Amino acid sequence: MSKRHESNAARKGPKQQRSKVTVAAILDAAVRVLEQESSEAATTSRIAEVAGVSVGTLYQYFANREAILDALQDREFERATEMMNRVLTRGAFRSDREVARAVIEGLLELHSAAPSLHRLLVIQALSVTPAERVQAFDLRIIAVVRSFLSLANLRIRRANVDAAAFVVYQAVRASMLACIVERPAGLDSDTLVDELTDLVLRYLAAE
Amino acid sequence: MSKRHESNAARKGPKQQRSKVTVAAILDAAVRVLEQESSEAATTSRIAEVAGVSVGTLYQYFANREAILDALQDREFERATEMMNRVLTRGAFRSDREVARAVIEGLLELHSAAPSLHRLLVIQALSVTPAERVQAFDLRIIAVVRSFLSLANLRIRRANVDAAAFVVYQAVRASMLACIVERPAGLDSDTLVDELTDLVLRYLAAE
Amino acid sequence: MSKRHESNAARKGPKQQRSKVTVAAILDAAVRVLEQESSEAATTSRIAEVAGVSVGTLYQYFANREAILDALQDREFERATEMMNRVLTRGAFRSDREVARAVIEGLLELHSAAPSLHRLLVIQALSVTPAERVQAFDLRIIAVVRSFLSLANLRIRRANVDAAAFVVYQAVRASMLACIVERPAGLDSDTLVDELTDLVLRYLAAE
Amino acid sequence: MSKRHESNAARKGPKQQRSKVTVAAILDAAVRVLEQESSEAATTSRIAEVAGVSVGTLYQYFANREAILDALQDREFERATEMMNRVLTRGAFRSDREVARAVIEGLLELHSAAPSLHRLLVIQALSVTPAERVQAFDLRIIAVVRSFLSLANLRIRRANVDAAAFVVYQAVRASMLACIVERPAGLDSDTLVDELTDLVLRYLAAE
DNA sequence: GATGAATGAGGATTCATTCAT
DNA sequence: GATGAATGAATCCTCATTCAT
Repeated sequence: MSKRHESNAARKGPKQQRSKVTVAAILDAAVRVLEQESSEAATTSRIAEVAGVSVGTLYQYFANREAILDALQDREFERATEMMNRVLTRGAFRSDREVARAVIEGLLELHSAAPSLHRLLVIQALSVTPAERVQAFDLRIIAVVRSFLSLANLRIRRANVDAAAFVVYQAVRASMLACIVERPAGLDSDTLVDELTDLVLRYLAAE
Repeated sequence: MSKRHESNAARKGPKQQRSKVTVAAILDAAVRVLEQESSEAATTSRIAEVAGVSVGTLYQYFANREAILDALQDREFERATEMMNRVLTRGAFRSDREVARAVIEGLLELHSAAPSLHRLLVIQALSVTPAERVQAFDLRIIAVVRSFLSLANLRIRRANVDAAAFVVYQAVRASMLACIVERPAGLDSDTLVDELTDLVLRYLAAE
Repeated sequence: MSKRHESNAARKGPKQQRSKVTVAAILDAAVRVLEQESSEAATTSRIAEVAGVSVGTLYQYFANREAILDALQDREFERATEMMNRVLTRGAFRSDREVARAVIEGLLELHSAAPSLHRLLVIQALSVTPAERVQAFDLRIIAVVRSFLSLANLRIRRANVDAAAFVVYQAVRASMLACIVERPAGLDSDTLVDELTDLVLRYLAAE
Repeated sequence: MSKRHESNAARKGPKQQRSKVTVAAILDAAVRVLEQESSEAATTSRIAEVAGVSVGTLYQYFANREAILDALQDREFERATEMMNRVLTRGAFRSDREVARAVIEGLLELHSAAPSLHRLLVIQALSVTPAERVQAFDLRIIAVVRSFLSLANLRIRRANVDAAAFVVYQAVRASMLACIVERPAGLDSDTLVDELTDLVLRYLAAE
């Protein structure tokens, strides 16, 4: 038992300032390795190396390899949330469709900026035994989608909003990732945004 | 993984009866290990053991570990296709909604029968560098969805049918898998089927 | 371990009061971790943490990890000596057997109070390349046993008292530790004390 | 769970003949490394190297590092038993003292032949959480000592033979090991044998 | 004197794949 | 065709120790 870490997010979290910088450096390094090298290259040693710290330091901030991915997931999640708030804030007088489109474009940008990372995050979520983290993540997702829906003033036609939020999230995420990773012929970014916008609106909104 | 040999599907064309039996035994063993033990337990040795053959024999029929997963993907694909044909055949006088629902129920059954397998297949698809196999797979998917759409006599309202087929496929697959694997509170199978049916019809069909 | 620095006991001669307090705090912390957590938990960091000081401070008082164990060995040794003196002081008119029994009971108590510590001390003694410390320790042991023997007024029947002292020490220590650690069926503390008392007297004393 | 091996003795134990040779080669290599290099040098890699096999092969025969030590413990145990039987067989008309002395000499030889090994075996026994293996080992020890006592025709004066056997075992083992490892001044092998013989006889036998 | 973040060598273990029998 | 023993590269993680602040 004492040998297996529980991957409960970050470790000790040394003092403060320095800490944040180092953590960010490690996370950035992880993304850089992932995107510029490969998924298999992303060993703890390589990440530490690219981050300019020793493995030991890496492990001072992250209980294990998985914890790094968890932190990245959180970070991406926050970025997505911020983006959505930004869009909604500026979206005062726009139509539902415009708002939805803007959000989907934002998400696609986030994914496009780090396709390998997002690919790995999906794999990670599928690999881990749920209940723990994944369930909590789902709840957060649903909360965000709900809040988006209400803020966006969309007249939802769904009875079970939670279920709808979950399905929409899965649908959008999977499509984007598959599109970016597989680059299927005839499905460029614009088309994808169009299709997803339409899918979301038709599925969620009362006409 | 990417360093290993190229995954050119199965090695030998199963010419004799024996071959087919062995190949099936290996595939079945893989699924059994996956579902009854775990993802990590599914080593080539363990699969061979459960299949009742030696590792050497396993490698006589599959170029590498990946090829086993590829074969399983194919098999599941065929099962899905058969299921759809079955549904369509019997669906002569039913409404669009009934047909769509039946297909989605069928897919959900296929997934539920082997959740870990399907989880792994998704991971596998995401792990492999595309172009190779995945692209081809996408084309097949699109072809099937197209044929389904036409056979089902759905009045498609989509301009870009290929794009729509791709998106629908991703949406349905991801939602199902996430639902089965994560079992999010308040999203039972029935609800999922309802939601997905609605999503598919609203997205694809002219009203 | 043998690559690290030489274990020249404590680094600084505790000149001030503060020093002694800190040293004691560290030693106590080490024992507490050992007994309440585990042998593997007894890292320098953890010991410092439990002692309420930083690792750096710990290394101000102990040249290295080993030095902590050495100090603990010394402390236990002194406690044993004190105990023996106490027993002998009060033992004026008692029989050889009563005195021997009292000493053995005392030793067993010392061991029972911190089994994991004593276990580790034995391991430590076996791990270290002798000559250094162990030899000196043996001499002290022999001296103590000799002084005990003479003070106890036991009529020794041994020609080679040093050899006998050494053997008796090893025999008693090993039996106690094994008994406490392994708790072999049918060997409770009382039985052990009986047996060891008998062993010591029969081996050492003229009848 | 599936990641931590249970160290239940050896692993699969491939076929037969070859297997035994390889296992022996590994055990011999372990002893050689231990005696000619050092305790820390005895890594699984180094042992495999010296044995002339790959680490992988080593792990095909031993579940983990500990299992190698367990096997060595067993082997030494058997050697000791064989030695005792040999002595007893030839000891028909000799006195108790002669028989006891011969056994102790035999044990000392066994220890002297591989001091570092025996040192490590003691450490190992102390490091492992008992109950499991150690307890079983104790029972075997007691059984052997008992059988020795009865075969040797010693007139035991002990009431609790099991306790006595345990204590004698610990006393002899510890003294020998300490003597060999620490080489305390004035305690050569002959003296040790004399002392231990006397200790055993006086403690165990009626006069 | 105290602090504690950083270091990094080092070890156990796994598992896809091969090839001699 | 089948077998399965052998291979060994590769990865995660620990922890005693240092030294700049």
